[in-house]
Amino acid sequence: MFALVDCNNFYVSCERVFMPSLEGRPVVVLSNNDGNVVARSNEVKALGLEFGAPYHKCRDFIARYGVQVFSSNYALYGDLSLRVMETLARFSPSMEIYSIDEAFLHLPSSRRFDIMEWGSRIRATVRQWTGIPVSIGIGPTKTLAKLANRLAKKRFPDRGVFDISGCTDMDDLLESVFVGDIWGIGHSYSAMLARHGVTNARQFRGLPDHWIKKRMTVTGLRTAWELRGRPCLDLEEMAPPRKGIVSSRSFGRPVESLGELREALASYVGRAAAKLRRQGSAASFLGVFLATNRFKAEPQYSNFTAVRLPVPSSYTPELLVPALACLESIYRPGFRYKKTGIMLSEIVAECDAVRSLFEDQGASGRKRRLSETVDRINGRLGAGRLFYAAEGMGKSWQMRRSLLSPAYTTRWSEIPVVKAL
DNA sequence: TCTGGGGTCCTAGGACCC
DNA sequence: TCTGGGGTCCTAGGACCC
Repeated sequence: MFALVDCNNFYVSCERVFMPSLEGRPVVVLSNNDGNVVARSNEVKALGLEFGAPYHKCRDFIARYGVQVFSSNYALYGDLSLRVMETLARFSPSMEIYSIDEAFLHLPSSRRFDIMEWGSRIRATVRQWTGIPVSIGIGPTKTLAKLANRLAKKRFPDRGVFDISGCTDMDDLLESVFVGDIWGIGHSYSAMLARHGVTNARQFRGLPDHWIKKRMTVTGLRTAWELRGRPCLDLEEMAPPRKGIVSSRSFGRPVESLGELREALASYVGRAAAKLRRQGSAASFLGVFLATNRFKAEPQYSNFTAVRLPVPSSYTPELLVPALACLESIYRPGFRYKKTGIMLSEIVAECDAVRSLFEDQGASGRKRRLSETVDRINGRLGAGRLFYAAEGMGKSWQMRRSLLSPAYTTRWSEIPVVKAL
């Protein structure tokens, strides 16, 4: 049996933890650069505002309904996510952290305990310890647990727990579920299925295997089997190391000069290299891209170039030099750039990385110690405390975050103060 | 003034090998 | 009228997820 625990409107709930006056009021959180609406409270969903709506296109709507708006505050969301996951870990020996706001828990199939009661206890504990409301779906496969979670949110919002394995009228239940709401069936497949008259989960589940495999590959077939109660997806307790790492950001304003692009790229390289080191890997291949704003009616240019590194590396300066060379080779003056970024690939475990025959043993030890020291200091004092001079001091190109809430839990100066009256 | 930032997996088809 | 039978590797593109 699997349980999927999903935080309700996670980013909105995080904002509400330290601002209870937002409870019951319409709230949205924007993507990086205050671009699009990426989280909506139930009140906003009820008003009909779409996920992904560009902020500058829904300002009227927001003003009309008095919606509270926040920039993304990943310091806060990341920390609260950690607290939720630590709490969940107490309820099951095996757990998979699936995303910032979701986790699968494994529960033994021996039904010596009351599943619903177990779910309710998890829900109450997470709420009390972290302030975050969650919903819980339970089922014999991950896909069914996902579905149960949806139903818990939509149909039993007060109880917040739904066990699909206890359902006696599965056919009726699945018939009431839109096929595109099944985990693993996105826009294209649900449109394709609709063309063949398949619009609900019951119809999809009944399709012949060969028909599904031919049109939706083995991934689609696995989804159907999981829906029928045959587990095809295991709990992945250990997150496998990333096979590719991308770091990029849109600029807060158009950037034209190579100097500013170099600074921005240098800071993304620093972040990507730190991610690489955190998972104990080194990259063999490095790519850089550069692009203007495709939404604007002005001269457009975008390009990408990549190089193979002489030896796999996670040492920031060894990535910085080729990255900046790549940037210079694709940079064309006279454009208003919106975004640049770095992609690291062909990632290997550091211990497996092929070394250079001519490597200076002393130097490589110093590089490693320097990286460890920088990472440790930034881990304690906050990301970006120590950085390479190539990143520049001004960073006037940084993304807009005009509606940012405080880092309530991760910055001393912003920790809320409780005053006795 | 103004539209995010990450990831994964699968398949078809071409190039090439014996 | 007729044109073998296996393989591997790589890439581009398409699908999905949060």
